[in-house]
Amino acid sequence: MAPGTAGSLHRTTSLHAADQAVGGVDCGSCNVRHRVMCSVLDDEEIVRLQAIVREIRLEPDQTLFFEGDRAEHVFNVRFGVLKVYKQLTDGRRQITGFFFAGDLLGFAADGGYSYCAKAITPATVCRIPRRALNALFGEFPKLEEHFLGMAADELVAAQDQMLLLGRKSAQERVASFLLRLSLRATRRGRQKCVIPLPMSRADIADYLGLTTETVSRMFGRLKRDGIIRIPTPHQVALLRAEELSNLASGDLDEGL
Amino acid sequence: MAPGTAGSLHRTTSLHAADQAVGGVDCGSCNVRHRVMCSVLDDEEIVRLQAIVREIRLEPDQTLFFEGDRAEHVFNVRFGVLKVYKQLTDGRRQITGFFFAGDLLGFAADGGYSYCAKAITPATVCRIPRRALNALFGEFPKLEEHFLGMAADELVAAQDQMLLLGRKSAQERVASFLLRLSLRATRRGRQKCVIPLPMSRADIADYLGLTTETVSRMFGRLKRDGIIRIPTPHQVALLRAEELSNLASGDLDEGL
DNA sequence: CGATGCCTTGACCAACCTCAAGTGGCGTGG
DNA sequence: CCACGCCACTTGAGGTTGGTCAAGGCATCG
Repeated sequence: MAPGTAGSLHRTTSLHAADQAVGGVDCGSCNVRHRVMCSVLDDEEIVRLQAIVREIRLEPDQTLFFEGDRAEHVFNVRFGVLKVYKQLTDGRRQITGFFFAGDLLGFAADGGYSYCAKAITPATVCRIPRRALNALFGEFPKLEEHFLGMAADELVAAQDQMLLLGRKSAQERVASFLLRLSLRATRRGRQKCVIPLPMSRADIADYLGLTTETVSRMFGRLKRDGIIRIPTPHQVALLRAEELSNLASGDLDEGL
Repeated sequence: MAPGTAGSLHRTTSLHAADQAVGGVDCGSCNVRHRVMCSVLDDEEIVRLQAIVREIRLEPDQTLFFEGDRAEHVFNVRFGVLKVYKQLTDGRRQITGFFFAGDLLGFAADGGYSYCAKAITPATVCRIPRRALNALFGEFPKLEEHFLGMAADELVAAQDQMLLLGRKSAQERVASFLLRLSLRATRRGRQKCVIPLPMSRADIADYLGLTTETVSRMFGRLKRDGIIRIPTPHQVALLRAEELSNLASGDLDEGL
């Protein structure tokens, strides 16, 4: 039996950040203004969006919403990192994604959120009511189109992750993980090959379907072989990305 | 290292069913008319859809499209069963989904299909050009809304599968698989508890991240314990669904 | 009637998990 | 300033699940 990191199963707290809007926002000056769904709207249109958006601040480990909550909002990450996970009744946990600044979060079928979302670092997110958003879809079709595209992207990522979880070895999983993170970091403007690892080893393990010990061992092996450097537990430098790419066993088309 | 069933890596044939339209269709009399996206359109509207749709027939093992193909169409399954999979360069394979009558197939980001789709049984699918479909979205907003909903549903399913692949034991995977199939079968009108297994053991293994031997052993164990009956290798009767549900370790909310 | 392909079963093995101990950074308090 | 505790991470020893390899049943097909 593959175990997840045990944890509290149900809501351990009534902290329910999704209901604690701090206040309105100024979308025009938003730091992720041009990297998110808002990018398809011009300055006049965005004030319409701004009217329905509220800002939420999260402390590390604070929950944004729980599995099963009525899905009344979607969220756009402005600062910080969140994790999204599902768990089994005995506490085994699977993180299905990490969400960084600019990412959209909270897509759900009508049955409510099918997963739990929690902050890893201090974070700020925009809260957008689904009802109001649906109304905006009618006015700005390109907004809905963009949503569809983002859903498709998430599906592609999910399929990659299924391949990783179903068929890759521990070393391949860790290598793939580091490469993906690096890719995201560079896409987001970072040129250096030192990539931040805001999440804990336990989170990485729960994302890769491994244990913290195995993750740590694989990191150790990569370090020993001179492929990465680990200045601090939350930073990794890719010394030989090519080598890492070989270890990752990329899938057929994308030359990860 | 977790192995996939080895297979031909790249296109072994130029058979490219997506380009071989058989002919037009009569959406009004379609067998899945009221179970698919078309269900949101009335009789007048559906002729607009009908105009852009072509029908494609597939033999077992025939490929509908390959990983990396330009994603110019989406497909609606009318008859039969398809599988969708990704693979690694060394042939390890992960099936990310089985598609039955009424299912929509071929959602993709703009970069082309991220997976390969192949028929398991003789199958018939509707081929819908994305460009023309996008144009229809403008006319029938509810159509696009429906698409968004289906994408969300697929995302939920993908997350369930990640939990299964990352954290469930072999027995739990097989039990969950049988329960899911049973759920789908009953949803689709079948009342009997004998569910058809159109796919091979190798396909099941590649879907569950296991080997054919392990799948076979788990089936054997469930049979030995009187939980299922296996009249033929491609049929399973759930004798004690309650018991099976216990073995499956459902996730927190959905009482699978 | 043999060949082929799929499924099943068994014996063995290794990758990864489990359990346990040890290290190091950081905050607190004396 | 140092002692202490805490927590995350690392490292090691040993066990279990599920993979590997191999053989055997059983149906279909020529």
